[in-house]
Amino acid sequence: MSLRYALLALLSVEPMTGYDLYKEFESSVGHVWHAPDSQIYPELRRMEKDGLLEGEEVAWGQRGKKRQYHITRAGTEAFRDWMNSTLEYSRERDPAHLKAAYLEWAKPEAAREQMRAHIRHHAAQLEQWRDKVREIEEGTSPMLARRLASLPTSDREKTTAFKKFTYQGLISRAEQEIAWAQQGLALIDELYPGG
Amino acid sequence: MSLRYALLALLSVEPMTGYDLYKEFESSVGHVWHAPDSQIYPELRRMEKDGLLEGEEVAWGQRGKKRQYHITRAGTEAFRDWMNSTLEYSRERDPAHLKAAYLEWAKPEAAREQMRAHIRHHAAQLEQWRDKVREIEEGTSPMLARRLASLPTSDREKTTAFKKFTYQGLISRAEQEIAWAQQGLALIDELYPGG
DNA sequence: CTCAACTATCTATCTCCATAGATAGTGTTC
DNA sequence: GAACACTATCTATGGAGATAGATAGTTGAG
Repeated sequence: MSLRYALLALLSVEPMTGYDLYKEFESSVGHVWHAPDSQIYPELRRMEKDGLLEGEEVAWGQRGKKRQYHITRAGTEAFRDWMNSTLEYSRERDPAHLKAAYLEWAKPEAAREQMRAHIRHHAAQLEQWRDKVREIEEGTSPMLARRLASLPTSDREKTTAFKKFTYQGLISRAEQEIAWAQQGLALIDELYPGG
Repeated sequence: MSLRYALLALLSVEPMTGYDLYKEFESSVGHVWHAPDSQIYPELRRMEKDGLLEGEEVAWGQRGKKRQYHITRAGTEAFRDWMNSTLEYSRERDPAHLKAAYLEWAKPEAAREQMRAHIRHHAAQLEQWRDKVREIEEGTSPMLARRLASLPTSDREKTTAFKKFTYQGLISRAEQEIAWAQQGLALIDELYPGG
């Protein structure tokens, strides 16, 4: 159900087409939330049916057209309600740690490769998030600039502060995961002294 | 697909019924992997069909019976193959951080409550994982004891070391999440001085 | 002009998972 | 011996998400 709110969050800044939203999920926002277009388009139609959005045909070139959605008052309310409700935390399902718990089954080199993959994955995320923080600090994010422009001055501080806070949390998490996997590599070396 | 390997991991220690496995997922193992019984029973049947397990009717009381599964050679191989392959990391989907990024939409008290819920959730996990580490150190986990008993002495060190390593990673993560949410609470206080 | 890359949207299928509820036997307790 | 909690297994339904592929128009590069 969070996809719906991720979409509302983006549409609260400005009207967008399904493709615009898909692009956002592929790039910047995609590092907090991801969705394929095949999930986005039907969800937008459902949201329109539910009165959260309104779609409008827009000309695109000579013969082309696209459907641009803007958030309705009901959509804004639904998003605000979601923001004011407390999130349910769901059960754990963590393949990386599941595997780590049984690493004695793997060949040492496979175990090391698993740890390196963990590091690579989180290092890539880390880089993305550090970029995001830099963008926020330097004001070079067009999306954030547009959002800020639509807000009264008094609210801009909060908006940037919460964004920075979010990405800093993700940075800490990535750093922690990398440190853990590095300990893993050290442990493997220790347990398999021969190689 | 990880459910299958979580089941193989447990069944590599000793034969179990679907209900035994369900109980494991509800308690200890459930903090790394969770699955409802309605997912476990069909998966066990599929695994038997695929030759990874063999099921056997076992008497239970006078008229009752249950189906106990034991892992086959092919099942052991499949698990070992999985352990020797490198995990694919899937895209992010993180409702807590999605919400955090838009916390300016929430009332201050709702924002605080969200952070407190985050702390509660991870504090509960933290406690579980600290218990697990304690169990490993003191050798009071029956499941681990049985696993160790089935292993040559030379392998026991690795098994306990990787388990401890796994849980310590989860502990660090939980601590990090709690620290982050506490920073969130401080930030909210700072941004909303009135209360 | 043409080709490739991109924009734009849609459908189909499959797995995974959550939720709910049905059924039936066991073991303990009052 | 009735009630209750627990063991044991199963089915149904629906949402979420991954993957793949179809269709069609646009734009820019060579």
